[in-house]
Amino acid sequence: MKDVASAAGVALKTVSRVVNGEPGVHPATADRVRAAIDTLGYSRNESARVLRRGRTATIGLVIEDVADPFYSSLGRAVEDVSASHGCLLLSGSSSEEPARERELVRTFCARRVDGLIIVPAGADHTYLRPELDAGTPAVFADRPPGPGVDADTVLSDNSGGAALATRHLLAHGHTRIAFLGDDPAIFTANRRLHGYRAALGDRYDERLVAMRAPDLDSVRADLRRMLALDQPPTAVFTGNGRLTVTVLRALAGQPMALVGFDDFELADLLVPGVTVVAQDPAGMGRTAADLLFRRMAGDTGPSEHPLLPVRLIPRGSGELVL
Amino acid sequence: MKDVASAAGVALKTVSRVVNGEPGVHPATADRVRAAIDTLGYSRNESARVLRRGRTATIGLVIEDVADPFYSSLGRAVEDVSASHGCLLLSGSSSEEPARERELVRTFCARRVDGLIIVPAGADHTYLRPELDAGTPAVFADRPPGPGVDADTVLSDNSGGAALATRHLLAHGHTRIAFLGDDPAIFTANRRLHGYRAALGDRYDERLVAMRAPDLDSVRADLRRMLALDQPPTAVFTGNGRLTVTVLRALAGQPMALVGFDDFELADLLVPGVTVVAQDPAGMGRTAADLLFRRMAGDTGPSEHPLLPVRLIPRGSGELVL
DNA sequence: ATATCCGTTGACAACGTTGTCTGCGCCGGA
DNA sequence: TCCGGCGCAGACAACGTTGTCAACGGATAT
Repeated sequence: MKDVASAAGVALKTVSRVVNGEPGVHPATADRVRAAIDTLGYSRNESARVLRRGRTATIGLVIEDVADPFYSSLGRAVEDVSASHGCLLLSGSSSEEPARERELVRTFCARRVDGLIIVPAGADHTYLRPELDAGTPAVFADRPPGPGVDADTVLSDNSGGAALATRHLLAHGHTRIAFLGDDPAIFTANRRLHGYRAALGDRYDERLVAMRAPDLDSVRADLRRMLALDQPPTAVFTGNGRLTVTVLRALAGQPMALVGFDDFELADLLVPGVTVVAQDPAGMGRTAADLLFRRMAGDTGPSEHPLLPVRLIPRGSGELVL
Repeated sequence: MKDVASAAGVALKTVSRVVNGEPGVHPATADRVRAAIDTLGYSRNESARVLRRGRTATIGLVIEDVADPFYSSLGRAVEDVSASHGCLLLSGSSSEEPARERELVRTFCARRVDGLIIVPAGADHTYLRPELDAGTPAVFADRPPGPGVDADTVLSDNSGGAALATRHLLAHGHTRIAFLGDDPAIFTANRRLHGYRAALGDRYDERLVAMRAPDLDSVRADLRRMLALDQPPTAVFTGNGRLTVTVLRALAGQPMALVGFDDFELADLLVPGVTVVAQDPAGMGRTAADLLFRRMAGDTGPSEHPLLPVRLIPRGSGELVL
């Protein structure tokens, strides 16, 4: 910038004015400055600008895995909203590890992001208190923050969706409906179990429930165990997209009524098509980002907790009667 | 930091030393400083640090779409390598628009990223020249930079993979093999066409080739047109994962030998399983990131152009004989 | 006793911007 | 003529760090 200024024969401040499109610069002078900028290949040093102005025009996104289709759709929506506000996105994968989540958030905060969108892996977010108090807004998505932290939270209707799936299977004559969910420590897995259980009422049988991280071998073992019961399940409800796919592999073509939580690419091309309860990951990302930018613009109203609807997409697998 | 210093009764520099774990501070003093840091909730301002030191510990990643499975796997691999070097990742989607790609790169450079990994959308990268000259290393992935720019480039063996797929179909008795590829302006689409054509030799028939952005209606129309020929195709080779899925939908169960470029989730669960030429997106991301970090560490050797192997995964659809 | 060295600490400038304030020349109105 | 105002431009400080260099007291060597 100093070089540009001396090349154009003006003061630093004038270059700054031109670069920022501020008024009060004679057009001829501005042209001279722009010419100097072009020849020198100058580009503003954003770090210095941030230091001086205090805003980074960057938001931080912590998700479970940027390569997971659900979270990457969410991330893309956040990116689009962010771009429309002229902000960049720092993103990181927590890999479902609380320590990594915390580390990412800490790093983002040290870089003074203007806001955070977090899909929490851990259950304790009191470490965020200083940042929140310092005025960095945070929005939680997919899962709520741990106790003691009051922040905007965007959730899907997990419990309602699970009940919907379960009732769908009940309506097709199934009464022995297994539930294969993720680790119950995960909020969404827990809520979905809750919805499943509520829909089943006294038909609930804990022997038909298995909750653990999706893993082909253990899912296979769980299914085998359930199928060996006196009254084996005739239908399965899977608690997330990864589990749905794992169960499909474990079944290896063996016919079984199935409804999965989460839609996935190609669910319609399988035979039979896989009936799912679809969330809207892009909608979740958009909602969270819109909320965050409202907060960043100064909205200090009470924290909001929108609940996103889910919808059942019947494709055949849930309508099987065996 | 000033507050911490006065709270601990030391000078700024001493706080800095403690924060950075520099030697030459009396343990007792360090403890006093750390106590002050805790009570005040101080965290280092990374922008100021960057300004002073000149390194941001951030790399920029420009891909086509963070929500695309291929690119998000690549992104995840880049993130992992990056994290192991203590770097954060700024990422953005170009949406296949050269202007957006350029805008993202420009913004990343203004923020003084330490390095760039780019999946180019445009064909002209001379705009990068100033940054490259200024010492910001860039690695291109999946597609090479435009002419006049010499940079490290990590590519898959597109041509070889396409030939592999085509020969696989030839080996199963097909001679009328259609190719549905993406817009020929895209490097990979072009190379794959090249491999297909080379493998076919004089059996090449341009009426069996259609290259355009994947879109269900136009793919359907292309297929219909080809199937109406005197000698219709008995097999299809699709030029990327998106096209494979689109063709599967367009075929709507109609039997057709098929090999697709790019592996995809559930390819093995479809009936018949979809034979593919698989790239290794994570390997591509890792390779590109490793190369970038070597450059960032000062390696100034001639630019490298590793070619990643692809492999054919037979699953049934390519072995159909009709 | 003097010189030297080491461990510890601090003063200061610099990184590249931008906000504030001041200065200059010119015009129009009193 | 004088003054206020306006359009344009520049000087300067500040943002929060870190690298450089100097200073201090005490111990050791000469």
